[in-house]
Amino acid sequence: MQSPPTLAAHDPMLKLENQLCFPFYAVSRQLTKTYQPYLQALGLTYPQYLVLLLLWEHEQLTVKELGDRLLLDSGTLTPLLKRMEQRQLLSRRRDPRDERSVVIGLLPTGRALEAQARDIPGQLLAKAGLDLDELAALRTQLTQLLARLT
Amino acid sequence: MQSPPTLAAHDPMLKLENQLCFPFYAVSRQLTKTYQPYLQALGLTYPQYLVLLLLWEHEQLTVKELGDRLLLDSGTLTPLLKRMEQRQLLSRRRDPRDERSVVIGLLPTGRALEAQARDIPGQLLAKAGLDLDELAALRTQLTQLLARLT
DNA sequence: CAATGTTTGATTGTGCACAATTAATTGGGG
DNA sequence: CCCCAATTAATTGTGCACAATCAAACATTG
Repeated sequence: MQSPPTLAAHDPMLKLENQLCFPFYAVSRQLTKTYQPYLQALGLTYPQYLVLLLLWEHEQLTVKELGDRLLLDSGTLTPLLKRMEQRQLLSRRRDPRDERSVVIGLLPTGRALEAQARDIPGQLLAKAGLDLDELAALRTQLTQLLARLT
Repeated sequence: MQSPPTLAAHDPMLKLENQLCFPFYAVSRQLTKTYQPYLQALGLTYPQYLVLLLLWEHEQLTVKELGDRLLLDSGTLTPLLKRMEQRQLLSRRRDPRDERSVVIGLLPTGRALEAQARDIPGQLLAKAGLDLDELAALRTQLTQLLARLT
């Protein structure tokens, strides 16, 4: 009687609203858009911001280490890092002890963005309407799911 | 004493592991990779699969309606739909009653993929290690977050 | 009906994202 | 020492993703 307005029987598992992945896909893109105005003020894209988060903490990392932490491969990172190198945010050089590795180092211009980025996380949490407890709980679930998928 | 191996004081809010967005970003990409072998068997990408999910349910939708439901704009959808049109999965034509609108219609080739896709959601849930209750709870949280962001 | 503003897709340009391939380098094992 | 498998980036090609712009069609108002 109160069936949906479809003409034929339709497998409910194949409805968009019942998909597992779509909410993650949509939330991820919406979150990136939410970051965008803050990052645009720093001239950064979201993946570039992630690279800087790691460099602010570690100062030097190889392309491989960045890829392992961000789950991105060199086909994504190499051109992204070259663009950031052109802006003097970071340096790229071969490791003399292993010429296969490329070491990415934070430059002063990149370090200077750290201060300007300091209040971005807080503003994002406010926009998302999450308090720190909810955030921690959600992050735990997502991290567990991520571990099961990788 | 047990401080991390950083040289200077570092704002913990700017550590990657404490970010809100990164787990969503990473999980979303990992989920897409998890779908990939199943979708590759149908010759589909993940966004193309989402379009078909909607068309399997609704048969006909305008580009605008697809964009509203998937939160994608025409710059993403137009070339994607043209590729699917070339494969005879769907048709694209102007609405005679409003020539601004483009109506996307499911073609038999696209309908035929529905049967082949039927067990994808179940296999994905198994791989993610989620049961239906966990899934429903997670989806509720994500949908609420999405509503707050849009 | 004419002027005006709105809606809708398409186009353009930039930047990810990743599979597949290539190339250089390294570290062993014989 | 030399061959050989493994490691690491870079390259290439395809396909999203989105901002900005444009153009066509429609709706509304006077």
